[in-house]
Amino acid sequence: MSTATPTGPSDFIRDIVAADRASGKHGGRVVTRFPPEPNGHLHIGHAKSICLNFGIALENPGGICHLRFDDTNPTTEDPAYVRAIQDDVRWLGFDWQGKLFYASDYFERLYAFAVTLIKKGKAYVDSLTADQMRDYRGTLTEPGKDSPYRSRSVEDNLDLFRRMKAGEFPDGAHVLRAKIDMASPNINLRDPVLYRIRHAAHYRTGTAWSLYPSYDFAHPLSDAIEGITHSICTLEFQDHRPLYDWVVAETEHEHRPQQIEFARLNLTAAVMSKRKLLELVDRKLVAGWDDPRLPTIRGLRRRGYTPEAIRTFCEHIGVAKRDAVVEMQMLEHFVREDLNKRSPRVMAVLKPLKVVIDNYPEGTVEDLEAVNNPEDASAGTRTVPFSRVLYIEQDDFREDPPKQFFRLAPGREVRLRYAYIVKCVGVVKDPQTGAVTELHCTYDPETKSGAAQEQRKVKATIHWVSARHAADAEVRLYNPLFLTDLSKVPADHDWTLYLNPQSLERLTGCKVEPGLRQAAPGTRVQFERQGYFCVDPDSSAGTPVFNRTVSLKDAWARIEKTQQAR
RNA sequence: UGGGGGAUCGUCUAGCGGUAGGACGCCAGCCUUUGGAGCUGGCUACCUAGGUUCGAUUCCUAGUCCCCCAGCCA
Repeated sequence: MSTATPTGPSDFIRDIVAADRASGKHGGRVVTRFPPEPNGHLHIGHAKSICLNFGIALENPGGICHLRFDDTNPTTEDPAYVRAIQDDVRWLGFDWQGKLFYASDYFERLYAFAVTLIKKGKAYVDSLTADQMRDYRGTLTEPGKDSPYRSRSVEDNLDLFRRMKAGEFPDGAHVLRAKIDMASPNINLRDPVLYRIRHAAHYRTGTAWSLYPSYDFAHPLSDAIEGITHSICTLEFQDHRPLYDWVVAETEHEHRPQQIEFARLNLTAAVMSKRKLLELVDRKLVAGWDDPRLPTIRGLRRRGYTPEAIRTFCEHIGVAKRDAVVEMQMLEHFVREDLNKRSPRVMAVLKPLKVVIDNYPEGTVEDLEAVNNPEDASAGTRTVPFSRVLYIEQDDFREDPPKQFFRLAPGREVRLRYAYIVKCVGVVKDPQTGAVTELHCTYDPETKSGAAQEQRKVKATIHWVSARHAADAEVRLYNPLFLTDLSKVPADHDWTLYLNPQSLERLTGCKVEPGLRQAAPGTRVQFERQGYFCVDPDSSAGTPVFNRTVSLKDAWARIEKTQQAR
């Protein structure tokens, strides 16, 4: 008897956690944290971190992951982001089990730790201007030099720091610095700023404080206070680790969290920079943070992505330390995989072409049985009305069909899904433009779908909608937001110039099965042969709006492409 | 030219001294009342040069290339 050993995700961080648990480090506890700053919305890159931190907590008995808002910069943060972030984390399927924290809750204790450092002679008030401080810091290759204020007495430092807190000085007049080593080859150790004066109202603490701790001070201490065992962050903080450890050690915390860094997620054809995302939204270059073209959690959600698909994706991209750019196809693959299993199929015509079945009796309507999901028998069946006048997809007809085009053409036959085999017997064109405006077909009554005697094979089956019964709909197709990989755009170029004017294609006058007329926002369906779609909140009574989450794989498109390449 | 990281199929990622595995992608075929899904087969990789070793992607040495750091952002 072989019991299947459930092999969850594995990576170097989980290896470290497992080893620590085995050795009894941290008393065998596993406490992680996801520490967003509430100055923007979460995106797919954060999802990677969320899946990692909450995932590790879930995988280890007694493990827990805290949600902590790293809110130490009052000028950029907003409570609306706090709410949205919680909502997004929950939507992704994770639970912080009541362990919701704010760095701002620790301001009082952080201040006390700073005083301790001053008393130990490990921190001092500096009164250099920002420019001067930069000069004193040295360069990458040259050591910095001590600030003239570095040798202030403990008493003076204590007094000045107290008065900074009391709001006696304007912004920028003084800062509190760690006294480490101005000649350190690691620039982060050249007396980093611990506190800066900011006469700004904080969204949670109001005007109680006129000085705020920096990340380098607040973060390690927040971790230590909360008993975090594994503080997982991205690569750019590697250089800060010695400082992180210094802060925890010098404030004499018995508990020492361990910082571990991994490579952040990069995705082809996706803007992941918080700054750029904000700018796109602020300048109204997109519809908002939940614009379906954005890789934000809210954008993906509105687009129709499922949390399961995002989590599966995060599991499959792995966790490592090398810089990497994951192809968007990978994300798309996992949504398709998930949606294929769960989406009800439905017929929808995006670009309608009228078809009259000449030999079908006028006024007759047949209710045909259609399978809701061939991947899931329990999804059952539904009924779709068939009548003499239909709409089919313009792309499913070619007057002059190229090689390997199996769909409708003059004299050719196709099956109408769940209905009959029809033959194209006439083409009506606009006398002015020559465009095909209507098709005439005949149907073979012997070929009704599912009929026992029905054996005939045709090369293609196409979808359709009965003209009389169809509901009108708007369909939004999405293409890459940018024409080029933004990482290749020079910093001095206006990156917004590379926006793809075709990133959103709005199709109106689309025809969908009548059953979709009142579909609720958030409803996900597969439009047969086309893709997965999700009902948008913009839908109005009677006319739903659909977002294309992702197209189905299109073998014909590929054939056509290689044909054209020849 | 300082410090910190990193280099394995086209793209992610495993491998921890016994000669490279998985996923995405791509190609071919089967199947199919979605040119979907599914199934089968195939494709391509250890940055370079030395060394240690019976044997190196794994260890050593020397290079090369890439990323991050000079915010009172995080």
